[in-house]
Amino acid sequence: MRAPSSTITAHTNSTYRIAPSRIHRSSTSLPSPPSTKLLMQTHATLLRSGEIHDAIIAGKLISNIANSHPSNLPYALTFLSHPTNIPINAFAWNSLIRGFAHSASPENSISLYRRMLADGFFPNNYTYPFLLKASSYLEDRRVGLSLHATIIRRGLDGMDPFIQTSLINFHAVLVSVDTARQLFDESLVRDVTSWNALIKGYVACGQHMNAIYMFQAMQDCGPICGDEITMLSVVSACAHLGALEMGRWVHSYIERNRLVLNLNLGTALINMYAKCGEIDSAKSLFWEMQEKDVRTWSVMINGLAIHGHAKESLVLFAEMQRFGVVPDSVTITALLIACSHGGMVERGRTIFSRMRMDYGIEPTIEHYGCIVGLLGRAGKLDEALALIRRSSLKPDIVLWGSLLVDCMVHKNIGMGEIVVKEILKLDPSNAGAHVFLSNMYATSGKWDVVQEVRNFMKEQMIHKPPGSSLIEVNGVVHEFLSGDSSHPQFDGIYKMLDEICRLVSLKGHKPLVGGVSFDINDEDREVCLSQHSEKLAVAFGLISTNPGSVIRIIKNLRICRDCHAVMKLVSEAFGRIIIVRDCNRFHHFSKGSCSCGDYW
DNA sequence: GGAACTGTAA
Repeated sequence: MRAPSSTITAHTNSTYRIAPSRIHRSSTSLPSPPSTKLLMQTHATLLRSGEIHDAIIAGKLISNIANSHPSNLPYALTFLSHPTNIPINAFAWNSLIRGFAHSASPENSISLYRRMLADGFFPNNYTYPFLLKASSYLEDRRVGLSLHATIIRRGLDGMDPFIQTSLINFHAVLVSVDTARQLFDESLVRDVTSWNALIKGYVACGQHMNAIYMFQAMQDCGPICGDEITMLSVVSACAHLGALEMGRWVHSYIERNRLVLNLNLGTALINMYAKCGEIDSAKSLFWEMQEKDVRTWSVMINGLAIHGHAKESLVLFAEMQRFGVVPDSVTITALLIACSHGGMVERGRTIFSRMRMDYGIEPTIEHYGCIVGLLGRAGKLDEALALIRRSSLKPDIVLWGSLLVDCMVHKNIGMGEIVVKEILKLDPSNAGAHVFLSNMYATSGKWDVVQEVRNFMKEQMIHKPPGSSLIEVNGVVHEFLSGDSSHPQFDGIYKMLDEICRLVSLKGHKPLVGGVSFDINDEDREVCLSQHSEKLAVAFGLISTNPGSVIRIIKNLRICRDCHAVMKLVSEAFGRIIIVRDCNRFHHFSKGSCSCGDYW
């Protein structure tokens, strides 16, 4: 079990409420950047008046052009080779570097920096944040590391909060979040942006719990208060963790601190509610939002999809188009997920085959992942394999892995072997491929081959990542691993687990041991099965929450057949709604049945 | 003149 040593108490008594008066209406009231035409007119006027030869005036013009829109960058660059000797100062160089740092070709910022040095200009404390920003988008982290070395050599590290935050961000993105943390700890000045850079860094590398801890530490340190950008990261962390109580608390924090529920934050909150199983809260917030962009719609369409509301998801997509919002690649992914979980094979096929024609969106590996999942789940394995073979994209491990799971579910050993070979070509020590190989042989009773695979894995030290389930009780997130006995309430949990086994067996449940291969006899295999992480989590939920309350579990893998059957029976026997989010979708168990209709 | 900014396959 991993639980916060100290936790943010979720204010479970505060009701979930939206304050419409504080919902951000629109960004149209913001002044729009000067148009290209206007910039050109100003340029012409300054040329005529001769004021263009004033370095400060020229610098302002270059800055306005370079930062108006990325498409104006070539125009801004013409000033560097202008025949009329327009003076260029450090401010103008910085503006150009800044413009490219936020463009699709950030490497140009670095070229400009080199040119700036060659022309005898010294970068100042404004230059480095832009350069570090550009470096964080490059593949080669040596560029940013070399800049960091220059910053140290010039004695600028730890002196300027902007440089420090940029360094934290660069390290979090391209080096490691640990070095980012070190830089943060060493900073003499911390402001909300440096906290934000670090919190975002933890979210970006998947250390969501650490992101929450940092947010908590930020409050403990005072007097700095989180702003809208802090909340984006914190809400995103809650969504990943499935930490609903924490997410609700954060929502109320946003309201208490009168933060603006703007487009981005609203979208993040909708996503959080959907990913935490509260699809109705997600829906109400979605319709409350005055301004919605393609992300807001996609988040909602995806939310409905993972809850198995396929038809509603497609209806919302139609609605989105009526509102004139143009779908993007992620929207199409969400639609395919909806079809996949709703078993709408034909509709999914059509969307996939027409996406280029209908929406001008080129299929990516993610779309292939969805369609292979859709076909595989429906047992159309040959079609899925043919599709992968026909694709011009190079299939990755995720794509093959998805097909492999379906080969196992549909007991297609022949194709499973083909797929395993493909996976092992990409990653010879892939744990999943070895485990599935072993499982496939176990299913067909080839125990000598099972032993061979097992020995090989032992020799090569190949371990399958353990199943993990998270459950949040009173604002504390508890993690259970398969066969875990480290929880302080171990005794109570295992007593409850025995009780569950007794009750489900009275209902006629027979353990579905097909997915367990590493244990020789059936009894051991049943024990292994009975200690799957989601069963430990549900047992803990039953003993630590009020009778009748909803139990929410987040599982890192796909829920197994046996756990699925047991959850249905537990929901009936204990009169509980159990909501399990596995790595694919939500399962709402109630009164002995599941919202997925046993199709997942 | 500057740093931090939400959603996708398994």
